[in-house]
Amino acid sequence: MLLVEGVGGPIVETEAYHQSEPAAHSHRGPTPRAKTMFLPGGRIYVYRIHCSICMNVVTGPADEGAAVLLRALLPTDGIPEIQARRAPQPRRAWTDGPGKLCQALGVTLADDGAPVGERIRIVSRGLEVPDAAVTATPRIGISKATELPWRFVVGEPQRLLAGHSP
DNA sequence: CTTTTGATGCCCT
DNA sequence: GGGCATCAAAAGA
Repeated sequence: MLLVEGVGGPIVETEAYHQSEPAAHSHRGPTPRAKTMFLPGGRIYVYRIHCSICMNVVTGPADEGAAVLLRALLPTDGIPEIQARRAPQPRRAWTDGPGKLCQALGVTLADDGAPVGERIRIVSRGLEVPDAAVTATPRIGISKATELPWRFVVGEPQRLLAGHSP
């Protein structure tokens, strides 16, 4: 699960990006915007798109230009903070998109390049997601390399939480 | 419920 | 000046 100052929950939707394919910001090399993607894995890459913010986790060795976009999670921790930041949207729309997720967790451009493990943490709380529960589909919102099935969605995530206590 | 459309900030050409 | 790894409100079914 993803936690920012204790606010967040289990990640249920991601997309992978890599320098070798044209949909990635790193495809054109370490530009000012995408330079964070070329750091060693374990850093956060944050960028602005339209009027929103999106966050990635950089993966692989330095200069690989690979990252995983965090698109959605289940809001389980820090509900009051999330509600305050996402009001007046309905609960199901609090963290079901990459921009919404960042707003709900209080992620800003100041977090670009930050290491995972400090303000932003990714931890296991004993909830294992079986491979069979994850579906791979084409990525959405892009116009290039749409044939790659690099979007990963946890199906029926509420079922996975049943019987699991925080 | 689904589809459409306008707002919006900034990197990149 | 174009083009988005988007969002939310409005309109249609």
